[in-house]
Amino acid sequence: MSSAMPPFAMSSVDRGSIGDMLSDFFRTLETRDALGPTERDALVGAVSDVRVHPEGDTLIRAGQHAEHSTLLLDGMVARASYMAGGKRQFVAIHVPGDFVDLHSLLLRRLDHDVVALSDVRVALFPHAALRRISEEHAHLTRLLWLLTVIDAAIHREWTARLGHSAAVRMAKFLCELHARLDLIGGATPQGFPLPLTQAVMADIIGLTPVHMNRTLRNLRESGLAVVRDGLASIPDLAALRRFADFNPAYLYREPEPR
Amino acid sequence: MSSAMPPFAMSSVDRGSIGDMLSDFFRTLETRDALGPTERDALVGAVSDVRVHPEGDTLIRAGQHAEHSTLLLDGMVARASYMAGGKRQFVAIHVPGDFVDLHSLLLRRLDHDVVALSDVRVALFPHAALRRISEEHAHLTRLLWLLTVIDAAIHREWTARLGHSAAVRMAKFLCELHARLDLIGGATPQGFPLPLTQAVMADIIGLTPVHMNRTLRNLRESGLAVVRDGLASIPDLAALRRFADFNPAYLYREPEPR
DNA sequence: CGCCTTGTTGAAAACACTCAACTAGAGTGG
DNA sequence: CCACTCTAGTTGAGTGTTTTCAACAAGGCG
Repeated sequence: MSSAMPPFAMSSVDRGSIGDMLSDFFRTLETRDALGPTERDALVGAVSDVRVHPEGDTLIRAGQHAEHSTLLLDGMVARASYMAGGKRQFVAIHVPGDFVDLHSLLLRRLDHDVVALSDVRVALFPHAALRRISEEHAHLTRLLWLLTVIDAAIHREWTARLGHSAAVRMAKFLCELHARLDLIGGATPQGFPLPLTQAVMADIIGLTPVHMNRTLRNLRESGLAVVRDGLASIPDLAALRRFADFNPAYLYREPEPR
Repeated sequence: MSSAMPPFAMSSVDRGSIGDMLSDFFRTLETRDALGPTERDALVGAVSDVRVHPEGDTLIRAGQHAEHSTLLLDGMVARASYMAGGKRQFVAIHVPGDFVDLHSLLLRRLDHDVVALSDVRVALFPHAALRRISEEHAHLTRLLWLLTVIDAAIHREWTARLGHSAAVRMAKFLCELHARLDLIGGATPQGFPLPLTQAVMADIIGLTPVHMNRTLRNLRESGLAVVRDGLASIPDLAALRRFADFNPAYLYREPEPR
């Protein structure tokens, strides 16, 4: 998984195991609505490639014409917007089971980069295959559409975070990531892995690295959360959520007919 | 259009004029892809009601079960998120031709309020009718899907705005609104109507009203924009865009096959 | 070992917020 | 007609948060 290693294309013998690889994705979908076996097969059949990328790789560049959408299987990726002056702001962060750029099916070119925050493994869905799904599977299409509008709901929450202090913003982020990881079994009530540098977290929250450091100390000293050594420890989740005024409703984690 | 007047339900004789009322909406769609006559008819046929609301009305409340989606015909509405302490943050603002809550078709209940920033007229699309479109018109469904992902792209831009000074944030907002109004013929290179109080603009940008006032004075004195009496005057649009580092690519205003 | 990245802390400056006061105009009722 | 009230906008002064600039410690890795 070194930086020099080229993206690895799936061999045909792996086809049978794609369903396993998509388990987090299926869980993400079924959290929102039931998935039929035909729909499951259609999704498995739409995967063209599985690839790995090392931490730091830019998987997709803003403005590039997109021919496929990317599902995250393992690791973390972020979507990055670069401003005049080279400053970077992350506009989204993704965990396994998330479609990173399903919206590129409609947009054709993205308004942001996609970068690997850790070593990652992704599955590629060619737009031709997704368009076929949109022609033949109306309900599944609505489920995919749903994923993009939940993505937008998370964007809204990030926008609304703007009005709060650094500590509350960071607490909100920890609560959100905890809830999203919990959905795929990646968190316990006591915490979750968070293999990000303070500089990266600063670009997520919209702070300078220096102030992110002070904010983390602040959270640590108030006993709300300890972020250290690639781990977020949460002594009292309810207390953290109270402090962050966190309401997970915007993640739409309940099944409804769509 | 008084506050006491109940929402006005369309009489059947108005049916023929719905196509006219949707002209801004059709323009919004056709900016992104060609629309067939069958698709146009399907959209016209999906409208159940036309209603008016006075300024200040809350059209939709967060958490309410939604039975229809709302298209803005005239006026301006915003989507509002309320925080602990009663502080309000707008997470989106809409101009005629925008679907305000197309995403409620998938989400079923919204994570934000929708409030009228002026007297408004809206068209209602029952979810049953939209779901029928999603079963029978795959291409039109992708166009509607596209509208929601452009909405998300605007959310991302608002999130990325976070890292800038108050003056740049406001300048970015003015550039965006200018570009969006221009699409439906609602702006000239010299400016556009902006019937919002400074308090409302403060809730959009994420500032206190006092600081919004100073920021507007700042923009005025640097000759970049004069916001006054419900009007945004822009002496030199290119200069404002340079100052704001504004790139309208995220609005996806070019037609592409979808 | 030297070099790089990451994390940490201090001090000063910049930015935005709060509190407070005051103006101007629209609308109301005596 | 005028006083009253309300909202919107404006300005000043003081406070608090976040940034900037700078320096340094700890650890990984060539």
